[in-house]
Amino acid sequence: MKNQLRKKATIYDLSVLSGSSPSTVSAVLNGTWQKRRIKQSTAEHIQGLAKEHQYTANLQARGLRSSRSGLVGLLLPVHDNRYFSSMAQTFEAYVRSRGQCPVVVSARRDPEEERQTVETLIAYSIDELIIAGATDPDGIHTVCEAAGLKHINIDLPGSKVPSVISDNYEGARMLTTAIIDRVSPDRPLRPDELCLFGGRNDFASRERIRGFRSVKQEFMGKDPAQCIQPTGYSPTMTEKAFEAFYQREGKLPRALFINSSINFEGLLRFMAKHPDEPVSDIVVGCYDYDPFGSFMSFPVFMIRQDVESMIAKAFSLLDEGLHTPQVYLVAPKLVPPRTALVGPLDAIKDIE
Amino acid sequence: MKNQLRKKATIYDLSVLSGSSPSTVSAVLNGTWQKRRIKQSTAEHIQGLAKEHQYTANLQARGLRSSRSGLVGLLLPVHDNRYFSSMAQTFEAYVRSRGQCPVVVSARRDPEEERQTVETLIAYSIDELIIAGATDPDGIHTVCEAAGLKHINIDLPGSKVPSVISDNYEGARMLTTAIIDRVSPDRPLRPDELCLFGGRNDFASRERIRGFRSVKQEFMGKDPAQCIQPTGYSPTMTEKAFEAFYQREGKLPRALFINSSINFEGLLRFMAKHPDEPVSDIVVGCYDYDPFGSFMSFPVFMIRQDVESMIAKAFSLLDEGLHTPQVYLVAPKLVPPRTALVGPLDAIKDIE
DNA sequence: CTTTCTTGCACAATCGATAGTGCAGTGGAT
DNA sequence: ATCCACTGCACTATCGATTGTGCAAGAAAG
Repeated sequence: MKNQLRKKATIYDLSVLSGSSPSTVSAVLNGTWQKRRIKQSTAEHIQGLAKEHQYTANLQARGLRSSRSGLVGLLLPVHDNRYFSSMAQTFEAYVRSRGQCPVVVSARRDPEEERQTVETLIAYSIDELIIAGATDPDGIHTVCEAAGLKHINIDLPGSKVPSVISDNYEGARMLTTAIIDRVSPDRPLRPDELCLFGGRNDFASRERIRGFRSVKQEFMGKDPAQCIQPTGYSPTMTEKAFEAFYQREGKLPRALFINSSINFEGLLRFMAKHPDEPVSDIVVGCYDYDPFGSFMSFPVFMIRQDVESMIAKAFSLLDEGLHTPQVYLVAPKLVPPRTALVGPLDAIKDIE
Repeated sequence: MKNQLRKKATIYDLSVLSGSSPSTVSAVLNGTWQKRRIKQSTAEHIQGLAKEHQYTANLQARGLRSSRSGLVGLLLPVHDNRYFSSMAQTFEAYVRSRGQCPVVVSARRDPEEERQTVETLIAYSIDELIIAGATDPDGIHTVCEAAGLKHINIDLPGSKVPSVISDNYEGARMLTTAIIDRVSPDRPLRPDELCLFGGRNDFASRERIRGFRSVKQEFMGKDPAQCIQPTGYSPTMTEKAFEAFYQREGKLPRALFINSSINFEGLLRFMAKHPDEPVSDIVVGCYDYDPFGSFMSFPVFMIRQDVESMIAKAFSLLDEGLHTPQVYLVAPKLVPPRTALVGPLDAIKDIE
């Protein structure tokens, strides 16, 4: 219990205490001592002192010298959504298991904010970056490349580096099929009674819309364009779209394909504003899985994207150092109504 | 378009280009140039060069020298939960607005992981730390204090530094009252029909249980101890508790106080395993708000903790530099069933 | 025409690590 | 006895910033 308070011990402190040079102390404490032919007894002595004085390396100094920080970044659109928060959770576990430090930040789908955020991360010399659901992946790429930062896209593809995304087309087909299957028994669904809400002009939305339309075409032979209502990824915009539809048609569509759980919140807002409007007979399919969303009073099919596989694939591509802008598809899973999946949340320690 | 690729420009590069010394360049670019009496024209010249060469400071170097990093940490139990993810979102916005960089990490309620995580953050010289929902706030305090790191507790109090928490007692009273009010109209609720599930022996749980019991006592005159089922914060444990209750009693309680939305997921799992078990007549109150959780097929009252105020208060306490371990209560709000609140999610940019 | 400020900047030390290089000492081979 | 290889470590430059201090030139004061 010497200098317990205030200042942290440095290799120079330990150098004085041990009678060795700072470089020896450094080598011992960062594991390169065998390569530097330090005697084992010297190493053990220094390690003992380090423990005693609670030495921990100053990672900024190390990072400055080695121009690597041990930080790995994940850029998200938002935290506050189960899809992205489960991604953060999975990412974090993965990065920690590699002995690095995860940094998760959100940039709210604003291209300028995305770029600035990445510049900040670069200024901290992060080692790698996973770019999830970015509005402008290629703009970010430019910034990363200028700094020599390894990066990869996930969720939404870019055209400059590899991208790992879920198979939105097939996912949308599964989801649309499930919706139709669920509805038909009683009175058959008319094409105009199955509508898609949400999404915008990004790759994922386009693919989902394509899958949706292809299934509609196959099953119903018709696929009216006005059944597609892009609203962006905003609950408010989505609510407005539902409201507009409702004002126009006097009711909601019997069957809904909702482009993401964020858009689903728009439906919630609509329902809150129209508490007397019966919704028990509608069928919803929502891209993205949310455990509570799965237990609405009406049937909700959801698509659970395989976040674990996507993260794992992303890291393996980063490790391989591939630069060809290929797109890797990961199959998502259809989740039937009233399903509570286990997730990263279960990693929580709770013995009790 | 000179050295656009690879190496980033440093103050030394700009020093050569501008003909000024590195220290002058540094002063100009970090804003202290007026204090150092640099001529405005010199400053402008250097700023121009900086822009032209896309200079951004190496924040590790700055941090090393000034032993401050510009990083502010938030330690969470988990990301994948709307309460904590909304906290992350709010925190992030707050930190960014102060020109610092947010670092959000989770430690899964494991005291050892909490401590190690904080040590890592300290090794990066983070400037401040907000400790949310930690299992061992005082253990973390020890680590922080030894490093001279400013920190504060949120959500769960510690005994060494100030804590900002929601008023769990009053929140639980509101919630319990709302549950009872909602049920009574038809056939009155018996004391053993209102049970509390979830939580463990932490401050928040104890306060919530205290509030729950006090209202039960007031309204019903009785408050059997077996109506309290602590399960920890784990969906699986909570599911097991519901299962056990169900096996014992043949049904779920008519009215449920659920200690957190994480525990609520345990109820979902129970329901998924018992799809034929009618749940339409139960009434649930859940501490924590989740928009989808609010729209179940049965009425769900929720408590929305005022994350914005808590974060704001936490930062103001950090800024004041208070060290007295006082506890500050923030009033939460009761959210009636089928309510879709706007939240940090709405900060998302989406003009469309 | 000195002395004294003030202006405007340069110098150099420093933060805490990493890594290339060099050098003394030991032991074996010739 | 000489040469050489090998062991074990110390020296030193370096990463890119910040900051206390010093100093020359010009302005103002005497």
